[in-house]
Amino acid sequence: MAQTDTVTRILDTAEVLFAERGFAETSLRTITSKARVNLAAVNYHFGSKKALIQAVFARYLDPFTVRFHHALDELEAQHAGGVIPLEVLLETMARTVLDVPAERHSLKVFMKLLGLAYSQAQGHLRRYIQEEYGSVFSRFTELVRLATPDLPDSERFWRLHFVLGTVIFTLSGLDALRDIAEKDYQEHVTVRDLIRRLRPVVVAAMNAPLPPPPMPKAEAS
Amino acid sequence: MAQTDTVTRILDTAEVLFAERGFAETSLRTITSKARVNLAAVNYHFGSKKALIQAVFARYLDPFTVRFHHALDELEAQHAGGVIPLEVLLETMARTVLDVPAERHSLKVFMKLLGLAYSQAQGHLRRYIQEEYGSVFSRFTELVRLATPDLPDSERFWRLHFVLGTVIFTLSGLDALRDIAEKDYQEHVTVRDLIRRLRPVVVAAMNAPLPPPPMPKAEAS
DNA sequence: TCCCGCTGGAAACGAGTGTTTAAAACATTA
DNA sequence: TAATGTTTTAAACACTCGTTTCCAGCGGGA
Repeated sequence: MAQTDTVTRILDTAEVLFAERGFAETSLRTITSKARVNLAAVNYHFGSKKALIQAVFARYLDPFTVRFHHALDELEAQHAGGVIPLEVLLETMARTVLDVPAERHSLKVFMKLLGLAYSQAQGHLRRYIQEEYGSVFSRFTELVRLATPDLPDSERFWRLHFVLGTVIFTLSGLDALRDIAEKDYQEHVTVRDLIRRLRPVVVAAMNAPLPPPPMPKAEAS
Repeated sequence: MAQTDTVTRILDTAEVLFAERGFAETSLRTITSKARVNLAAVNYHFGSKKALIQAVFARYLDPFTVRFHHALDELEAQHAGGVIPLEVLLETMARTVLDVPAERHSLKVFMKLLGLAYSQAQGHLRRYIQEEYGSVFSRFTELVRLATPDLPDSERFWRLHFVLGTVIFTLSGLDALRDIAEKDYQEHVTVRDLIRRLRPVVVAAMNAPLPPPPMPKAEAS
């Protein structure tokens, strides 16, 4: 009990501080003092700051991957043999992303962390996520491939990252944007509200007409 | 000549290091040693590290804003009195963004910096950019408003940030994505190539059907 | 009772940070 | 040439950082 308490208190404190300020800008002393835990506890329980960062992600991504795999299992069973429509796939992913952090505090923290993982250099984090959780994403993209047979492979690859960028960028920068939106339009925006607005945009983006073929340079390449 | 040389050498070195590793992860000693300049030169010429970061941005954003204002002036003159089509507005913005860093090294650095500015906490940077360059963006959004009269104001606000997220996210993470894309699809992707793919997606996203009205909660709010 | 493997706590370590200082070198003008 | 203002230099300052060390307290097994 005592051990668990210290570990989770570190994780709880670290994840919100990381989300607010970034990894390099958050010192272990800030974390441990705000968590009312000894400074050495981080290195004792996690080994290093890098390992702590990865543990913070694992606490979100591990439940996410098992839930997402289960959800895809059900989907494949329902549409046995046939293709799963794109809207259903996107909807399932959105629901899973929403469900995981709902148990804990906030989706906001999770999204901000994802945004940081992509933008902060932090090479080790990117590698860790890629190696540890790349398989779920591969399974998902394969299902998307079946759902959009008319899209060239490379085009689908890029469009998936386009919409990934939209979602992560918007949801991770939500606080700042919400301030502007509330001031200008007097409406309070929730995360679920944003997802509602995101849905038709994402679908339209995936189904957009193909771009014109690249114009070859006049000179030699 | 000597002063200019030192200042620009610092800026040239700093911008690529910042883009590669982030702001907090790049020390002044790394910058000055790689630029073969004395450590104190940064504080002498710029005053502080924060000021250096802002100067790096100003060197891109200052030319961008004057070019963009000029481009919008021409557009308004051509469509005197009438509305400028959305595609033309987006096209003009894309062209301006492409033109500015073309003179120097790379659009890649500029995009990566923009991505960092949004994701890294670095509150001072966000404020600086907002206060210094917010007016061009306001002018642009007003023109977009005229071009999309059927879109509710708040919906247009969010969609603009959706596509902003797509562009910045994709172009700032280009290197990592390009590695995957080249391995999987054996095609080398240039920035101009990405913009070509981005165009129809962005247009489709802006023109997507409106989302269903928010479902009021069953219970009281 | 002694011993043992864990966990918590205070202090220190060494490295690295941004910034400042004061003197030297340079360039410019009188 | 001499004096002036500007730029460069090396050294130090005052921290903060992640990590390590060493010891006190705790539990249960022999």
